[in-house]
Amino acid sequence: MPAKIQPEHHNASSAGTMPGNRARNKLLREQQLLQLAQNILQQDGFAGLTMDRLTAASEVSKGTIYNHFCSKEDLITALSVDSLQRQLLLFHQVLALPGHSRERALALHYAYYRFSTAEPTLFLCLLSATTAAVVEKTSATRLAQRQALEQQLLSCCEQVINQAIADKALQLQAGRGIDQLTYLQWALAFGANALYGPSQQMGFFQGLEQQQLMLAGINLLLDGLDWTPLSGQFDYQQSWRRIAAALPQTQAAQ
Amino acid sequence: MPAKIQPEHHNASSAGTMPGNRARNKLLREQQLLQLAQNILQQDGFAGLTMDRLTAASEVSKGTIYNHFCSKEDLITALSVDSLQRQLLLFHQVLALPGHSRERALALHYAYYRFSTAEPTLFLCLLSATTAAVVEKTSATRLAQRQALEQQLLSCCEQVINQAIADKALQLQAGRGIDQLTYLQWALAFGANALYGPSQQMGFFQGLEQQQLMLAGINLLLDGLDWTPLSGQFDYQQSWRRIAAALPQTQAAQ
DNA sequence: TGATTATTATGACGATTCGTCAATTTAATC
DNA sequence: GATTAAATTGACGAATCGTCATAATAATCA
Repeated sequence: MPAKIQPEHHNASSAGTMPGNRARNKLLREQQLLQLAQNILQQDGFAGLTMDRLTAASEVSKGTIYNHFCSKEDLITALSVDSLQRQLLLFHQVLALPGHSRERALALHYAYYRFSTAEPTLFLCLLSATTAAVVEKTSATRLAQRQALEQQLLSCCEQVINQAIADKALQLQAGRGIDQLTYLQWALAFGANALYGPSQQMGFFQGLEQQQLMLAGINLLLDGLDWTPLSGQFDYQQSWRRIAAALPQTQAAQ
Repeated sequence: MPAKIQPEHHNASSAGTMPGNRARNKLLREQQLLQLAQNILQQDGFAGLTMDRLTAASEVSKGTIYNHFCSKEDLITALSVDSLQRQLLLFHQVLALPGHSRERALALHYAYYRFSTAEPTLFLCLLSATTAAVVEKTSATRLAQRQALEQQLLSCCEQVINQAIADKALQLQAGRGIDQLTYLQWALAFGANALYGPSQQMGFFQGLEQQQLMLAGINLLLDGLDWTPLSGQFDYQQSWRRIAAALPQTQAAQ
């Protein structure tokens, strides 16, 4: 198959001298459409999300919707981009909190956890958006958007690790890079959230109190890295609660 | 929605006194159909897997196929059951190898890793099969099959932990149960494999050598649990290689 | 302002795929 | 060999995706 390129559906940025009115409206409507799509998704799940249904819910026609999203998959990716933006916002919020480097790492874990539980639907969206079937039918610009956001999220993580090294709270062993540390932590966070989280994935771990467990896992990992202060010397439960309290509370995702 | 129950499509086990010929044939054909479905999946991805296509590839008609799988989603779940069986087989194989308890835990991690890389398509299947959209349209018997297999996999993990406790290689801290240890390890393994693994999920961690990294992560976690011998006192790279060599080699995924 | 051109919106339509079911073939039983 | 039970078939209806000729709207120019 000769890798059919998805049409671009000229977004705001392109043709230079638009009087600006059109472009603004277009962006606005795109936001509205995404919001409608999310409502449908939360109400009736993935199976319920239909282009015709979205058309009915909106005030425009199907053709117009296809002017914004070149396929249903492109819409999914657009939702995932939206999710990543929220996630990044959370990251920035918790990074603005005071605390030493390891507390900030913990804060990122908390933000990730918070997002996955507060917005289980969007978390699922992020997963599906990485599927080959979806990627293949997504426009190049949107894929680029997602990649850029992923990069920014990673930057947040690396920034914390760099701070830890600068503060001498953490020492990199030979052959172990910042990217590896990021990877391991991300894997643990992702796995823990995905396994427990939305739509009772992997139904077998249900009775456990996830927050305590995640904190324990993070502590094991970071203690293993000798990231000071170690969990024996510091009350990270307290930190966790403080971070939780500092974030604008959501209505406890069910 | 009043939770529509999926029809059962009387499998082998049901009505007692069948002359056995029919039932055997039915099971056989089911295996063949699953194999065909896997071929299609590996060749053309999820988008390519169509009931009509499967019909064409097989030598029976669509109606007959729907006699085996009450929906496309039921087929997906059937594939995931198949995957879990293979995974369980791998677990049993590595558990038959010699070694102390921590090496056996490592062996399970290796088996999981091996499966996810050798059969990326099936690994994906396992993921999608946990999706609400799929579960809702899957027959009850097949769901039960999957649950039973999951339970068996968990048993393997718990068995290793129990052995470790019996051998005094590991001591459970207060308030930390075997299920929690299993959960943490599973989360790390799942996350690491899903992030890196099939269909370049989460494309941002590409350049790393996954095996070294996984081993490092596992060691951090198990060292944190004080599971002896600690990674400083034992060459787990050696163990990893030995386990890898002991498994019947697959033709390096892709 | 009125005429011309470029852009955007519309929804009927073709194509694809899922799942069903009345009719038929095949196997089991008497 | 006749009768009954079970399994198979493939044409069909329904749902959904994505397209495109036509219509409406906005921008530009005389």
